Amino acid sequence: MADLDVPRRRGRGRPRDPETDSKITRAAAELLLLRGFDKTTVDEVAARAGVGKATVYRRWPSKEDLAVAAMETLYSAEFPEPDTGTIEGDLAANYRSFIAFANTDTGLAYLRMSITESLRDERIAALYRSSTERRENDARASLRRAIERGEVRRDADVDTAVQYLGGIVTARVILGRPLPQLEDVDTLVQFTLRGIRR
Amino acid sequence: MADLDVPRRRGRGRPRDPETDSKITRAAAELLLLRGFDKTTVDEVAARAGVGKATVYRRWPSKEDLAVAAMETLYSAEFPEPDTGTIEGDLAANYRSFIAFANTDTGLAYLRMSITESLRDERIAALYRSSTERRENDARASLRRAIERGEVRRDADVDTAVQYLGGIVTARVILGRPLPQLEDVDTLVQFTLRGIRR
DNA sequence: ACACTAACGATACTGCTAGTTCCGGAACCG
DNA sequence: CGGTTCCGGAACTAGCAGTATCGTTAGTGT
Repeated sequence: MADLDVPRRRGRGRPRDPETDSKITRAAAELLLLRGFDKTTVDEVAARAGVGKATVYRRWPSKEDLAVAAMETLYSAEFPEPDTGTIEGDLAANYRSFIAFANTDTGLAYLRMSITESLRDERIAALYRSSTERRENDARASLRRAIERGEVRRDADVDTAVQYLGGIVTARVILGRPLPQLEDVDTLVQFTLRGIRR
Repeated sequence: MADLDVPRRRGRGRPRDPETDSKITRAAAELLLLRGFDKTTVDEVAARAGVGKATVYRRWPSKEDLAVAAMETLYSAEFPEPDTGTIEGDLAANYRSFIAFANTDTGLAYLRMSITESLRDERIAALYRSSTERRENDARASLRRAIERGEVRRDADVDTAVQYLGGIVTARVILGRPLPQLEDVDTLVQFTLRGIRR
């Protein structure tokens, strides 16, 4: 989203410091996760990044564009697609990486921030949706493989099963309840599977 | 929360218009549900209520106090505690009234607003928590009766079962996905029960 | 070398939004 | 009536997004 206005004639004048972009997005992300969009000011972001405000606005046309760019850098957390051979193993591996993420300071702040701002800004909502869908797609793929193997009933509602596991985390983040821990993963997965096993 | 500063000597001076309080909280609630806290201005609330801004601030010391008072008036939605004799019946009745609520314009807006602002304001979080807990307590009571009757395993994780059903709605509100409908209730309840039946 | 150009940090400035307070007048009590 | 509180509208104010300017700096191209 940055560099929309690439200069016509490259190579003339002082080049942009290649590290400045990431210094700014990192500072923005930290403040956004800490305080949310409305309570984060561009002045603060610039100060924390150690740059002038003009340097920020040379890269992104508005605070909102900056916020989206900053969230994009966080959003890239990778979840491996597991294929352990059993549906318990796959689902547990998938869920375990999510639970581990949600139990870090950054992960929890990311979820809180995304949930709050999703209802305010459509682009942030799209980012959150797509990070959620990526994770869910892996789980769905595992479930479909399990159906082929005969572990899971053919008429199982795959979408619902997947959303159960994610929904419980979402709901607890909002309510400020303690999140599921790694040692709870197997129990929750078993619980969910019981509904759709053959 | 209003009238913290009740005048020492009542009956002196011009009395407050008894309808003004509710006119203001109603206007505030409408705008809060429509736009959320940050995008709602006290000017708008006063204009919509047909009063001056000073009249608002005579009653609540800050915009945040007003918002809490406005949410309190909405929070009183009642859900009947069902006791149909079977666990399917109880859970379905409980969930059905929640799904019906979530599928109204006001209900959906209430959930969206509560979810967003819960992470911003602890008092609104407390309101949302207590409306959620009231509903969950009913479901938990049903499940405990079912355990006594022998319909449900004694070691069933009652809390988790209850949170599954609520969590799926929460997650879908945030992601902007279509909510479960009344005709989906039985399926979802059956799905959940399969995990904990004897 | 040297002129040219764009980026840089700092700072001041502008325009606007929105929370909060002030004011002159009106309503009500005793 | 006199004192008190309420009322709506207007004024005040702080904060902040976004822009402009300045002296400086790090490159490019000849």
